[in-house]
Amino acid sequence: MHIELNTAFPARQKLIRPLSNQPFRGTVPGVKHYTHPAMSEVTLPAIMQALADPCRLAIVRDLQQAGGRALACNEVRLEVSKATRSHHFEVLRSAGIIFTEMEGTKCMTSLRRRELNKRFPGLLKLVSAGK
Amino acid sequence: MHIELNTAFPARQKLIRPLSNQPFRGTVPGVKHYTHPAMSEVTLPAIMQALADPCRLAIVRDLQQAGGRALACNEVRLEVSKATRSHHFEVLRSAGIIFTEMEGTKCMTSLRRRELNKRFPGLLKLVSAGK
DNA sequence: TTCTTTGTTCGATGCATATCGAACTTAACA
DNA sequence: TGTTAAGTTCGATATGCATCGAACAAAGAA
Repeated sequence: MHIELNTAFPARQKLIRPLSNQPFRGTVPGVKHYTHPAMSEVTLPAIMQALADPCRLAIVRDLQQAGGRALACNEVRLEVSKATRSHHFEVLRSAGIIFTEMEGTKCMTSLRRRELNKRFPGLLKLVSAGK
Repeated sequence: MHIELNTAFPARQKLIRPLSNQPFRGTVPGVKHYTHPAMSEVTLPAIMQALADPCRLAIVRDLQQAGGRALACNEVRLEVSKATRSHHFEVLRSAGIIFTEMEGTKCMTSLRRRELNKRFPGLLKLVSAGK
């Protein structure tokens, strides 16, 4: 018996796709404006994958507890290095879960709560309730 | 400045942990009884990770559409090899999402719907609705 | 102006995991 | 008694990704 392989089936997508090819080094706060996907482009598998990590789940929960107030990356209690922390925020951002904006040297991030509730009703509730 | 590294923080867990060390080769249908985690041990990150794959999401959706009826692995429309298919079912099983039982040479699987709805309310709805 | 704070990016490392073909086993069927 | 159907396991391969230290950049404070 012969099995036809994956053609029509949706392929796994890379979690983080580079948004620009500019050979940047270091931050450009105040200059760099973060890129956020349109919520219509956000897929459930990408959301799931972004939330499959305990660190990132913790970030989202902290943001939920902040109740709409934007937090600096720093304010989130996370016991990993700066680089790793930055990575996790980037993942959440490119998955469409958080919104980030520079303010001075800080980057303030908040949940895209309203949009998420519209596109994936029950998702945020699941996150906050899930033990 | 010095950063304290990950001690108290919940570590990433391996997705599939071997359930036995027996050097088996091949299936033992009718003899092998699949091992399923207690729902109380199931964690949200593990669930999320299991559902982060398009194949597995498709499996869960097919099971949802079957409306409680158990399906043979074969009956799920999946364009991957037997081995890969088996792998994905194992991931879903060890994540606590599906229940599998041998019947002759077939393994019949169903969603652990009631338990899931109790422990993670809204999860299955999210899966079926999410585009 | 110099130092500190904040966060990104790079390159490296090591582990996780998606995928396959092949070998295998049992149950059911011819 | 073969033969087929169904599904698992192994070993290999390639890729994904979490993690870190170091180098970097800009804004703000000293």
